Amino acid sequence: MTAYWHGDPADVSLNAICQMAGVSKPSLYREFGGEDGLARAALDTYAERVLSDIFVILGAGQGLRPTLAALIDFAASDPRMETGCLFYKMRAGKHRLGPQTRARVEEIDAAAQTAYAAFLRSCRDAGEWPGGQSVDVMAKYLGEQIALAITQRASGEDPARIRDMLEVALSVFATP
Amino acid sequence: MTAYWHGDPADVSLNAICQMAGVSKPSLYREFGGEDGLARAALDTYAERVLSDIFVILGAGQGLRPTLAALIDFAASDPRMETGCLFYKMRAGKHRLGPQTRARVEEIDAAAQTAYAAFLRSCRDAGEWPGGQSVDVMAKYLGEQIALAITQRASGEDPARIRDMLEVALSVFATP
DNA sequence: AGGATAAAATACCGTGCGGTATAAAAATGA
DNA sequence: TCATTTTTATACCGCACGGTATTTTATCCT
Repeated sequence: MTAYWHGDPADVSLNAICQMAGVSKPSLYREFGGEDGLARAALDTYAERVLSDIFVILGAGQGLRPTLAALIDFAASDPRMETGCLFYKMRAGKHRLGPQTRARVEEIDAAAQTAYAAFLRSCRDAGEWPGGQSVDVMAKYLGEQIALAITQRASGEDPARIRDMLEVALSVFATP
Repeated sequence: MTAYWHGDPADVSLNAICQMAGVSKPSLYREFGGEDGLARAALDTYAERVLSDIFVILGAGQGLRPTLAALIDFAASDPRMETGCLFYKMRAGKHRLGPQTRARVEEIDAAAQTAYAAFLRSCRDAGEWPGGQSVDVMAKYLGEQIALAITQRASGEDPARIRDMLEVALSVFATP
């Protein structure tokens, strides 16, 4: 998971992974069934250990401003996002993934979209957000802005600048 | 250029290009010197034929709203962007490029940043935009939103939805 | 202790890559 | 017209990949 996460999933070979992990290739093969199974397992672990934080933030019911602030903190300042997000990296190169991993990516993507939409819907119902655009469009917008910020961190952009841009992007949710 | 543009530059082999172009590999090699030279030449041609449109839009001096509208049209509706943008695709996989191509990507990136900043500066000086954030941050923000929209088109997203999101993103420039 | 068994490491296979040497074909000059 | 030169096409090289067969090592169980 760390190898795929820290580097580019498409550029990390099974040979390299075996060497890093101190494991023989047949062992890896019997455990995961091949590259697709390994990538899928890595993504599963990543979703459980890292992505869950985002779902927790969205579902905490803390209201619009604090939730957005927490999302901005996570994307722009969490040290774990210094090298980007494994999920977004895999999603960006979806066509290179095996069937299991691709299916999992799409599953997570749909779940994230649902969570963002549920969060926005609850804010609109609480009167914290006027909802100029449709909830679905704004949910996708919000998710893509987070993805953009984290992807920029992987490319070594200045975190302060990333935070500035993300705050601009999410200022459209501010109720004057 | 079309092969790199339509597909993923990292997934198009020289063999495939030779077959598509009806050209032998040694001929391609004597003409371009190798994969790096070919990619660089493709990017040069792309910049001249396609990216120039963006610089024209930015430099036309049409004012804030019409220029943003033209950028939105280009990113969300221009049929040439249906399969994404070769420049953004190369930039996303910069670490896989050869030295010449990578240098050209960085050169174009810097030029684009400069053009966006000059455009915003002229709008601020004309009083069309209050300029809450620094021009440099907003120039990068603007460029990344365009990049995001075009990248989403390459992944088959609904163009109408992309336009909606891009309009939301650029609404931060609107003067009430 | 020692033979059956399970696990691990090594060596290997086919494939496609970027890149090049060699052979065939076409163009040139007198 | 025919030898020389230049261009084109074919065949090939080394390499690294994902994946597997074979051999070596370690673990049981009595």
